Amino acid sequence: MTVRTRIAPSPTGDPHVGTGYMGLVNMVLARQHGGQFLLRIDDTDRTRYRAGSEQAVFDALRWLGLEWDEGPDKGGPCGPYRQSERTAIYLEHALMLVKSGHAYRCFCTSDELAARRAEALAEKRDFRGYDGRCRALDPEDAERRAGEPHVIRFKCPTDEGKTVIQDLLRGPIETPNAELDDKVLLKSDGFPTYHLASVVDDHLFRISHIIRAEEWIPSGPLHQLLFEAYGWDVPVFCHMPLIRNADKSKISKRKNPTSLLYYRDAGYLPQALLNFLGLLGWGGPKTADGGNQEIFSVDDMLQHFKLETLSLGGPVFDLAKLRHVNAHYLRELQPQAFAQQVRDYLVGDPAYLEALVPLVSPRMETLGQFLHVADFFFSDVDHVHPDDRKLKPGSVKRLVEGLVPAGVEPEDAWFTLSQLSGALERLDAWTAAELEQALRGPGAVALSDWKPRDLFMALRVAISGRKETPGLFECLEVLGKSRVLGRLADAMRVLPAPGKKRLKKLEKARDARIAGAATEASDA
RNA sequence: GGCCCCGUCGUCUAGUGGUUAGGACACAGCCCUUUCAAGGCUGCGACGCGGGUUCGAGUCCCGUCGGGGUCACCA
Repeated sequence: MTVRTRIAPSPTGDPHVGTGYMGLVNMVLARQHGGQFLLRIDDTDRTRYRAGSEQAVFDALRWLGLEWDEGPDKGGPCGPYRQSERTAIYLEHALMLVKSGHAYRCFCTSDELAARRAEALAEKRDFRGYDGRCRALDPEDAERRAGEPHVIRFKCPTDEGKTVIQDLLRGPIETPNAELDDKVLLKSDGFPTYHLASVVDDHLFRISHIIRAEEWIPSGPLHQLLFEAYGWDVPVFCHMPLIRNADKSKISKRKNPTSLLYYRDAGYLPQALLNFLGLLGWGGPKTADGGNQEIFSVDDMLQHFKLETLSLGGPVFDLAKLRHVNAHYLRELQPQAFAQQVRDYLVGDPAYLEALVPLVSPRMETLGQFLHVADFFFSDVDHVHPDDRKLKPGSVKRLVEGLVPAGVEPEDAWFTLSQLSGALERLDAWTAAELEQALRGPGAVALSDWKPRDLFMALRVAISGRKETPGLFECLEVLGKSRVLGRLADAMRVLPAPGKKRLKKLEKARDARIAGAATEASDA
């Protein structure tokens, strides 16, 4: 059997470090066995689709050096590799299951379902997932109504038994069938859900090992059942531990930079990031003194990596360690290569340099002043007050001026910055005019109850570390989304996050502001 | 809450019945040094808890506690 693995990112946002992690492991396993590593784009949710996101995935993976053998941009024998281009295949396969009695048409609407769930909740009845109502429909009636809007659901076993999947790392994982419910396979818009599309594609692409994150374990039984309903061989399942924040929760952009592009733009070397990712769950080749060789290349991994020996505890994404690994690779570079890296990093993108000229040139009298005016376009920002930067890690430090407005609690500033970050994250448009419109517009009311000048100063300081900069919105545009979001996250890390209670209160106040803005709008 | 996954220093990990429980990051001290880094040396620091099994348990079993994930016409 040829080993064929895949990653299947969704183009819904920035390429994620988790995608890089899964990509590394999947690629290494495929290469170790002389097999193929494929890239599939899971874009079946057109409501969350983000233009440009797919290209960003390509860029990020290629930057890391994770090259795929088959994929949307390079084709292959099993194409197309973009799920939105395969809808006819999914429809056909969904119908196959209806015909064989493994699936059925369901005419319940989302609203009806929500109402029934609420009703069940009120009566303290158990109603999770779907109650199976449309199972009772006469198949012939259902066929006659096929023109009406409906979904196709999978018929899960209802007996007292268990469905068990074999996990490469965890052994058998049993789930009582009572826990299963009839999941949607084909949505009313004609697109498949992840479950249908991925099972069908994994089969059609002859994927031998499904290596994916632990969060997929609960849908393992459904996928297993689907493979079986089709009479297909079930691939090897392997659920990798989830990368965690410092507090052990699933890694999130609120608490960590999660975009691969952030690491590229922040000046990390791809081989360093790959090395660091390889450390998670594995640790590197064993050394004679009983330790691990922690600095290793992908070639080293190809030689020594053993998927079966992975450590299952969710590893914390430790930026300090990443920095250490990166520092190692940086120092290893020959002066010429190092200089080239610096050149690429600073001026490798002429468009970036040229874009900031209009912002800085009016503020300069000699070229020697360039870095005084433009430093933050090229350099990380430290949000701690300069006098306190040498203080011990645990000690309370003063922050750079302007990040927290006078009279505002640091926890509340954290919250405002998080709102700001969320709002910017959701923006597709990123020109100065659009940014200004978004941040001054009615939607911005929800961000905080601060005076605009305080809000904009906090944002300015967060992205630049200074109180005086070229125009804020122009700076945001030129810096670009990933740098801005990264710096906002950096700023939030030096601020204390509010506790649960405080957070609830802040959210309530925000919701009140939103509601207030809405009524004001309707009055006018 | 139901179901499921996981549990060695603060963090990443080594360890598969007998080890002074090893290495790395971080942290502290010392050395080197005009400064700051880097580098070298030293130190701090862990088997969540309780029962078994065994001559012997971090390693096996049970329980418990803790953490996490998941419960959508999102992936």
